[in-house]
Amino acid sequence: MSETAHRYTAELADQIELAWQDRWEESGVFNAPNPSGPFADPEKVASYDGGHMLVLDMFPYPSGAGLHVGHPLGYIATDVFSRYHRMLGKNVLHCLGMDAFGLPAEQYAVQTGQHPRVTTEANIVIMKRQLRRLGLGLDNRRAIRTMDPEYYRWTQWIFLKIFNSWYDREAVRPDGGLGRARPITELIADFESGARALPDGDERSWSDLSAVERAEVIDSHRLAYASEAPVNWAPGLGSVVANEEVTNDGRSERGNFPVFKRNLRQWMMRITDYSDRLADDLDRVEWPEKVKAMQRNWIGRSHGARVAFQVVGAPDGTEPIEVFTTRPDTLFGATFMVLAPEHPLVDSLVPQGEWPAGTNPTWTGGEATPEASVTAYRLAASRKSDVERQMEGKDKTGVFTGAYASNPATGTEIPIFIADYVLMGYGTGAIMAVPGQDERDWHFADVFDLPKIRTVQPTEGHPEDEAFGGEGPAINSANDTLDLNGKPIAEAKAAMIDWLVAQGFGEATVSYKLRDWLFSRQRYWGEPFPIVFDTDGVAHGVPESMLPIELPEVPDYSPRTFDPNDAASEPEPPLGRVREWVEVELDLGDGRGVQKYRRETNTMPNWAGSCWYHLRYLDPENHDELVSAATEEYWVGPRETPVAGAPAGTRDPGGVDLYIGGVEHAVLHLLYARFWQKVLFDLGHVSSEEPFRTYFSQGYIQAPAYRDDRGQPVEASEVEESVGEDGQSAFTWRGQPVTREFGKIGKSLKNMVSPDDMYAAYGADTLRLYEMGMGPLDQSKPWDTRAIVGSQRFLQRLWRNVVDEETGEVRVVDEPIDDATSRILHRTIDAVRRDYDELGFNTAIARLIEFNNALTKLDAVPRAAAEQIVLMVAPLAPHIAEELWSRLGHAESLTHEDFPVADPALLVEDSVTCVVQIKGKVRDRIEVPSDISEDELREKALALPKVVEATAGGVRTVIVRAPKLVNVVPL
RNA sequence: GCCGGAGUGGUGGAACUGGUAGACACGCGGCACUUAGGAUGCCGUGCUUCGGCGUGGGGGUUCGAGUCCCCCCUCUGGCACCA
Repeated sequence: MSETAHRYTAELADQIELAWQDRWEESGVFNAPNPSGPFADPEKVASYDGGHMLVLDMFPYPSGAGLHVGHPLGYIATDVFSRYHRMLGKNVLHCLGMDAFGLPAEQYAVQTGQHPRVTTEANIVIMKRQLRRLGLGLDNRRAIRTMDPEYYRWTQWIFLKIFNSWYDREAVRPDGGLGRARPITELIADFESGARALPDGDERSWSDLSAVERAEVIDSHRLAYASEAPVNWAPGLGSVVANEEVTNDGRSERGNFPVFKRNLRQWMMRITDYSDRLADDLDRVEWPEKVKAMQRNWIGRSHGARVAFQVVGAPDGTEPIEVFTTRPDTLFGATFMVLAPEHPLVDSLVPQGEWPAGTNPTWTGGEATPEASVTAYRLAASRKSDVERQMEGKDKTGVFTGAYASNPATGTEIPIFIADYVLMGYGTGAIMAVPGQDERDWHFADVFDLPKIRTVQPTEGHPEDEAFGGEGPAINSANDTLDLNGKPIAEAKAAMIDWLVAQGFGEATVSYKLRDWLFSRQRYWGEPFPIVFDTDGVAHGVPESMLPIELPEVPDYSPRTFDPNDAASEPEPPLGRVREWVEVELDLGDGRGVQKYRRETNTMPNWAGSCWYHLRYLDPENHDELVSAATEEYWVGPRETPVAGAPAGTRDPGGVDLYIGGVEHAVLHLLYARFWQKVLFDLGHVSSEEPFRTYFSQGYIQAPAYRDDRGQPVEASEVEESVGEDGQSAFTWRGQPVTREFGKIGKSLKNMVSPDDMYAAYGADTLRLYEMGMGPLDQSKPWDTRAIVGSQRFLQRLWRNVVDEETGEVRVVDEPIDDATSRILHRTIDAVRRDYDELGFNTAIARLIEFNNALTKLDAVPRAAAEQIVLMVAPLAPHIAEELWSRLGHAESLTHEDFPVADPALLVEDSVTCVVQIKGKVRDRIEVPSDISEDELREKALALPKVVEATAGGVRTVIVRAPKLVNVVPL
């Protein structure tokens, strides 16, 4: 240590890093100016010749456990990218807020009585320290927190906008498409003027309706509405949750409690009105295909037809049974129908009295009459939870209703069943069953001995006893007025739909899996709804002037929770206990004067705050608007050119230029945020149609975890590794052998690795470099603490190339860069730029190491070379780069220095190594001038002794790819 | 079951439109400097019976395949009775 007092050690890194972090903070060098408003600096904005860029991360929830080394991965990546683009002359905005509402703080509050705000603020302090130590170049003036009233005031404001609007399917959008949100006042005006008729053929005029009746009509159009509907109720959690938050084994994502379908009055968001736009606009953004696919899948748009089936023997005017099918071409093969047990038409279908003559005994469920059978089946089905339904797998159950319908294509009478494999929530809740082409229907037909008619010719070798879902010509599909036989599926579908329309039996239609978004939660720690109910139970939005509706203090933070399996329990939100807050007298400014109201006691889900935070970052000090129009348009307005890979003719939707976060939010946050953005766009509050024009999902860092012989995780930091005689690693914990696996970092696997430890042992720059060097950003990869030293060694060599370790003096020389080094330098610049552009940080680091190693081999490093590598390293390891830059004699931070530019003339080599292959195998190499002609190269290659030897019998062909390759093929 | 993604040295990973497989790093081995080194520097490191063989396995296209096509295996993500 004594002889190398100025070595780049962890201690020195610590000093340098803390010093530069202070300097950055004091100078506000990462503060990005706005064109107008509170952070306005129009001159500075105009001074950026490279334009502007908004780079964001999915913001963190401040957990009590602090960060682990997996968390910063995305933040480092966005920081490197941002710093690089600042050096390209752009006004880069990179900032990070806190997703401060959430369940953990509330659960802690329930246990300890400590206010969630206190817990959350304490956690934020810890997290901010850890993040600051990482050296992120953030605009800290914009570090918004969702729990602050000044923030959630605008969350509530957006809710009011959504509540006060409706989706007009006929309205024309600026892009010419149909359908957009409009203020609810315009709908009311239409009703008042009579321009719009009342629903359900009600012929009264608007003024004839009572206030409650009007509210009912209006509420049925609102984009946010309270309704009594089947929702996911988790008694153990004490709250309802959204469809997206239910795992596929029927449990709540939070807390893993059983979830039951219950009819409860809850707030919903009419996201289904946006199904098409949410699906279509995925083409306009640059996202991982995987995530787009997940969203498309979740929206679940399928094109098909509605077909009406008349019930046989029903009195005139009886409603037909409507089915949805994606395969109208198979209608000739529909041999029975199935309704969901809850289908509203079931009651009217079931005939009184005995089973029809000749009813197959297996269809009756063992009951004496259709009515008894249907009642019993429906009861059994209603008692089954989703989990139980799933456990039954594909075993088909059901009963005959006793009624028949007429197949419109064939006129055949087909039996109508109810069965729980048909879901009320999708399509029309009724299907035409086509066993020939549908596996599920085939199974059902097997169980109930129903006929099967193939209407598509199966491919050869297709098993006789299976449905055929593949492509083929139609068969058995003709009647007096329609002949589909021989047509391929697509053609047959179109022909059938035309026929159905002509005959009045049906029409083409589209069905979606997406359901409306359940938006209320029975929790304390969330945004209160800006909603009050009058004495008639009608919901009113409070005037904007009353915002924010602040979260009141409560004696008890917990919702009432129940036995997790008590499906019959009722939610009870904590806010309901604060009577003086709930019961208010207000003048809503609607002309009714002061009235008695009850406040909504549910709170908004955690997603609310994160649906729009990307907008608030832009203008966080604006107290008059969510974001000013000019500022919004400057940062996220549509760009001239669409994103890469967009279909021809696409208009850019605008949005965040780079958004990085975990793929676990693919159908939650990322879908909800898109929905809110589109509503705000429709209502004219933003110019961008998408929140995130480019989204990148980073992989996870997995850390080794160890289990003992009982399978219990043991503390990973206490495990010792030894290499056995067979060369394989063995692991022991307190003397006992344990097995290693790689998994998510956290408490449950006892494999926590804290960035604090890495700062102490190596410094932040080394940690940053290691995390960025591990591999492609989108891949998950294993953490290996002992490999970090490689990153440290690189920085030490870089340091040593500039600073004398013994004296601390700068040791670069003021001499020109020699030609060979210059060529390496420019090739490095070229490659590093390309890598940085594409988030290829791992390969950029490899190039920088190579160049640095080349400098190490020189007797002395020319100043210009040192400066160039320092600038190139700066985005990745900003502290050491700033320190070296300053020691090299620059007074200013390098934040806005120009990134090195490669000279194209220096990218081409004078001579290159040419590979000489014989029959495709490398046999020799020759140095040739890089501008060698094909003929000359061919001659040179053919003259080589090895080639002469191999071609003694003659030459068949010679492939020349000058200057790098010659392939000789002998006869 | 359906739809994606991925299989490259002991390890993490490189390889632009088909054209020198294994960049860079860890680990490992050797040497130097050292009282010592787990510091630093330098050298080596896919396997090999030294003919060759090598990018999960098998076939194909091509002068030439990690890269393109077909079949199969394994791992992994999402959806899951969605009509």
